[in-house]
Amino acid sequence: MRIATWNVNSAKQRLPRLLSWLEERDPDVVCLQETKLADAAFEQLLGGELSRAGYQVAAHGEGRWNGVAILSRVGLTNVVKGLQEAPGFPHQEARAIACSCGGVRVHCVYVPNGRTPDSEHYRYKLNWLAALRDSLAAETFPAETLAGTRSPGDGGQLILCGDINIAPSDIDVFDPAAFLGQTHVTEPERAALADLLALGLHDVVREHWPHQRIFTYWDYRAGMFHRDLGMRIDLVLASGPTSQRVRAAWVDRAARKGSGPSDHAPVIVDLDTAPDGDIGPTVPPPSAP
DNA sequence: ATGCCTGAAGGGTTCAGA
Repeated sequence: MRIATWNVNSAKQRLPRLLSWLEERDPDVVCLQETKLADAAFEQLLGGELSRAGYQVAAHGEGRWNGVAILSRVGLTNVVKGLQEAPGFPHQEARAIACSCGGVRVHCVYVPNGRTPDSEHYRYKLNWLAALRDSLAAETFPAETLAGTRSPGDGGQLILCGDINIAPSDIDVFDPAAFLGQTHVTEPERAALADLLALGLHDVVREHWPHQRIFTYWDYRAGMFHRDLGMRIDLVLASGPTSQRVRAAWVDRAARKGSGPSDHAPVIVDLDTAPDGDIGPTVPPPSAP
């Protein structure tokens, strides 16, 4: 099963590139962020094309900013929009959606940016990350699971994808000195990410490429992509059982090239067949004649 | 320069992004 995450920076503007990319990379599940579309507009603008491409869609958006969605052609059930007890700025924003796809519980998130460390938005970011941790702990990582005595609904298969807006370590930014005192690299943000990982999640791209220079975002300005001056802030975090199935994990830099790209590149992860062989959607048994 | 591009809303400019 191939799962990908991509901050598209407007699904409307990116639609032609998204469709050709789906055809080229052939993912089974896609997590999208910054769709910038309300749900009705998402369905109207993308629904037909995505359906023709074989994807079911769950979208959680708003008109102007934010917005997340999950596309799947291996089943899409038990959709949950938003987070339990999520803080707002001041109102709750469309930054999280979850569903079950092909035997994996998939969480798609767009973490608040934080703007500057002394801002109210930064405190909002940290509070939102705490709510994400608590929501995951409550919904999919019950205590029995952490103790290893019981599996959650999807057999312990869980993946958290999205624009996390935190560079996990200094090797995830092009120049650590240039980021001193800025968001995305501060100790409290990295501690919040560590709290997420402490649930038992694995940063699968970094685990597969421990020392590589890997970025997922490059500013549009000043030729940053051309000079490969970026950051790795789009992550795929997998539970232990899911991380053991990872056979490939990479950033699709080609999707950042050419005309009219998003400023983020997709992250693509390939999962091998689950130990019990259950990799597809549940298919109802044939009805008796 | 200290927002250099890009997108959205809505109005001839502003805000947001990281």
